[in-house]
Amino acid sequence: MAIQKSEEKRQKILQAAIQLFSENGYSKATIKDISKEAGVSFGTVFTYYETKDKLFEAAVLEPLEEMKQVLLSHAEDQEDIIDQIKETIRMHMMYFARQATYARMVQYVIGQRERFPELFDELNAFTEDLQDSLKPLVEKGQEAGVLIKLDPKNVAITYLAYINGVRLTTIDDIDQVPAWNMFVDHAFLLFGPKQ
Amino acid sequence: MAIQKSEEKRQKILQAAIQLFSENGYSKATIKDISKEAGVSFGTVFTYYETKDKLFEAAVLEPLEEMKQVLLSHAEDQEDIIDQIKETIRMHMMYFARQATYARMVQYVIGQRERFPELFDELNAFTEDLQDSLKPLVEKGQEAGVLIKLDPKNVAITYLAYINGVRLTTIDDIDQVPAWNMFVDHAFLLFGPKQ
Amino acid sequence: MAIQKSEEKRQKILQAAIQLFSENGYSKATIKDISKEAGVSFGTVFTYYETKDKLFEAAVLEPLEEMKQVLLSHAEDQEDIIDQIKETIRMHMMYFARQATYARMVQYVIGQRERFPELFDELNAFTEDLQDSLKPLVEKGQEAGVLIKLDPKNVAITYLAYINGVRLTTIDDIDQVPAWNMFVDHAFLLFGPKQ
Amino acid sequence: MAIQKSEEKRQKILQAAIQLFSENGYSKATIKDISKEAGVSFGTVFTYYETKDKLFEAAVLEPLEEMKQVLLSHAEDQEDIIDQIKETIRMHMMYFARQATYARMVQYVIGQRERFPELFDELNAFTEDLQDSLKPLVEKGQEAGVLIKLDPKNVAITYLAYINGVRLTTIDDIDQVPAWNMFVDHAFLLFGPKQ
DNA sequence: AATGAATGAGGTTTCATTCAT
DNA sequence: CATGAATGAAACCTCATTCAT
Repeated sequence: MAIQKSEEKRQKILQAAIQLFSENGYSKATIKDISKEAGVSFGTVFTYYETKDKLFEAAVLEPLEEMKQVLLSHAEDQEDIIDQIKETIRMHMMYFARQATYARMVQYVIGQRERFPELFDELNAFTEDLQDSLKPLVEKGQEAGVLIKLDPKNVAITYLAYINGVRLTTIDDIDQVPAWNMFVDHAFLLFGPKQ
Repeated sequence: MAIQKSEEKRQKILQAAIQLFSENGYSKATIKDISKEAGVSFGTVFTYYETKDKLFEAAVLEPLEEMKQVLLSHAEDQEDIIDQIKETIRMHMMYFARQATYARMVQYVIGQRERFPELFDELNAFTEDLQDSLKPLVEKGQEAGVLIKLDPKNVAITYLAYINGVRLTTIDDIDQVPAWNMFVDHAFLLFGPKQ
Repeated sequence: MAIQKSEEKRQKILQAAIQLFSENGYSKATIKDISKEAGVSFGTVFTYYETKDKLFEAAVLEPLEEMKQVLLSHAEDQEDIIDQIKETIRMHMMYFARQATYARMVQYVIGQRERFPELFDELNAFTEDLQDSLKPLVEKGQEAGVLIKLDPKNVAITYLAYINGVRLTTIDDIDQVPAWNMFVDHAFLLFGPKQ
Repeated sequence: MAIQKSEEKRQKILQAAIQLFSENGYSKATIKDISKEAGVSFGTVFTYYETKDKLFEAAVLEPLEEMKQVLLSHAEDQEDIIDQIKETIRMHMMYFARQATYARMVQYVIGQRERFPELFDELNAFTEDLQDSLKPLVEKGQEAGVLIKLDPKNVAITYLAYINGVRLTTIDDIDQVPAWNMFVDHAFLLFGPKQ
């Protein structure tokens, strides 16, 4: 089983790493545990990732691209701006529900910004992109008169905080759709709907 | 006097522990670092806390009492229910701003619930108390006709998630009062004010 | 057995290190072996020497001072210059015989100069001092007409090479005095005695 | 043809091994480094040498045959015994200058005789052959009355030590012929020329 | 024959804990 | 009480060796 590093094996290791890093933190998650979880031998981890540090970095940054694609896009096929915002929120929420483990990794890094400054900066840069991407939605809603006047930037900031808080405080259960619906509805309040 | 002196030293160690545990996590924060930060010798830490585990536990649980007192109380001297809710939010926010370091400890434990199950349970029990404590405020507002009808439990849950999210995603700067005001105003949206 | 690092223990570790480094080389000599040889626990080695590198450095440099004192001094209480040179050679030889183990460390470093450049430079600087220290002896002998005319620097260089070669190629046996006498007599030939 | 090709590759690996073993010692010289230096792949080294041990052994023993041929022969075409001895010394010296890297391997093994006992014995046996081969030259010189009376065995021993010492302490520069001439002239002193 | 991915033994180093002073 | 030297378990990482391709 030589000749060529397998992308499949690399992925298994990465997923095991995300799992254990997010559950136990950087130090408690040992390479040995990760290798066992990934179903490979101890040394094989080092065939794919030079050091534990590099593996952690990859566990934070590699899934970030997909996260960006999901979170920076908004629902387009809605006529009503309110529906569009709600649908966008729903997409975000669903991503967090499905990628619960990765979301915890992100929060772990955000929570220890002094320890992982480069990674934190990378994640932080993304939150600013996210704020920018939400701004036009908010403005459109305000222009349409269905949202009260609030600074769009502040709406974005608090909405983002809310999503993170939900992820942090909620016990994972992707199948509890009603709960997710509730979180979507309440998130919408942060956009300042007139009622 | 001897006891007084000792209690002072115990507090220094505890504060240093909270500081370093929250910045670096459990494993990266070494007893040696904590002792240095506390200005005591290495062995002295063990005079006050039997093991590292016990010290961590203390760092999580000892400040919890004060947190409970602040967060479970609501402003009483307001006639208007809206003012009362807003003032309560403000009190919560201020506590989080001032006890930023401890708040991060709490989030660290919540983020790694598999690793610290007993501590997590303790913190989680508190969140349910908090939900219960908020409920009457929400109901009062809804009865007064100034809040739209929402399940008071859900309001509490999402409000709590919001507070945690703010704490997690916001760079510490206790003196930036305007920012805190903004967070208070937006938090109020989650209560469903009619507008 | 705390309170204060013991100089005695430090010496035991250092001697064990010199022993094993010189017999097995840097990599094969493990800290575990060294600690066993020194009669201390594994971790104790690190109480006295931060890293294996530092221990190796100490094993090379700490005994160097004594070596300098012996090798840079020459016999003073001889009237005859020939006797003085011979006595000096004898002193050198005896030092090498007694400090056989350390001498092998020195040769190990000299033999791997690319690997230990700083240590090599330190040792090399010493050989130049040694050349300088021998020069007056040679000149005195030549002026007295008992030595043939040779460049004193070359005499020193070749003499030093000879001593190292003897150390390298000879099986240790400090008690075989006759052998050492022979090596002294032949070393004297390198000074170019008239006969 | 296939065999020819293979032998060439085998030689490249062996030369790379001698180079790296002599610069870095056994443990620090990794198979990977050697393979890179030899311009072959990692696994190919094992095609030609079963284990690292065997490769090291080969690096010590294979060039020994050539060394024997050069060092055990003496210049024959000289009428004068003094010229014959000097020419022999010169031949030895030139071999050491040219095969500097291999000479360091030999010294590495000699310096760690406890670690490589079989190899050491092999090299040591050779030094005894060398002593035997020098004996008649010395005797001839003594009989001719141009060398003082010294035990020929001791002359051989010290001469050999000298050569090794020169090799050990001298920075390589094969082109500095004057230096080599100097070393040859001084080596001759060890044979006890009358002057 | 040549390659390099897979493996795990063994190395250095860190660090919580013990305990003599 | 306070201290820090002593200890060894357990972490990360390297690297010789095996073997499928």
